[in-house]
Amino acid sequence: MVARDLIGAMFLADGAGGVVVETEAYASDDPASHSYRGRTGRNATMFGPAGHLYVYRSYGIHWCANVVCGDDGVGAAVLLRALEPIQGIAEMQARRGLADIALLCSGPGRLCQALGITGEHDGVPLDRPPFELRAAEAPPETISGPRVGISRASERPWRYVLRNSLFVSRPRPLA
DNA sequence: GGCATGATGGCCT
DNA sequence: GGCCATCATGCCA
Repeated sequence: MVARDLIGAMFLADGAGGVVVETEAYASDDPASHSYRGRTGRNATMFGPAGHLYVYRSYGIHWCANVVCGDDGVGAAVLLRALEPIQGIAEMQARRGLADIALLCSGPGRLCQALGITGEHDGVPLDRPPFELRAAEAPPETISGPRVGISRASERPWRYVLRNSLFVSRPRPLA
């Protein structure tokens, strides 16, 4: 599953970013997925080719970034929930107005703010500038568990985190 | 055309 | 721990 493969990958936006430590999968037949009720204006990107970025606004305030992983017309994506800051940390701290590294990218909205990702990045490919996505060199130790932050079908164990990472969005996400 | 809701985060008590 | 900001989307009338 792509959600697990993304754990440990290096994700950079314009030179700022780090290692993916938390993801959550959303399938097309998933009641919690934006693609569940079919293709609409907002989620059109989810139905596009894999390897692109799907960005949407949450609660009118925050941005959330997904990696499209289904093929054309499928409507599947993986939400990037947290990164471990590695590169461009000063830039991310400035954008977040926050010094604490552990909180820089520990959540979907925070991650987008730190990397400067907004709705204008919706639909852009991740394999060329300003973005860079590099798979993990060695399979990291991951844990899966129930998803969080949603009101439907949250019991599907499609949330993945890097074991013992201090940079995930919840203190004790999983055992 | 109008209303309810959300894959969140920050600041309050 | 609880409440609130703030708006695009989606569904209903």
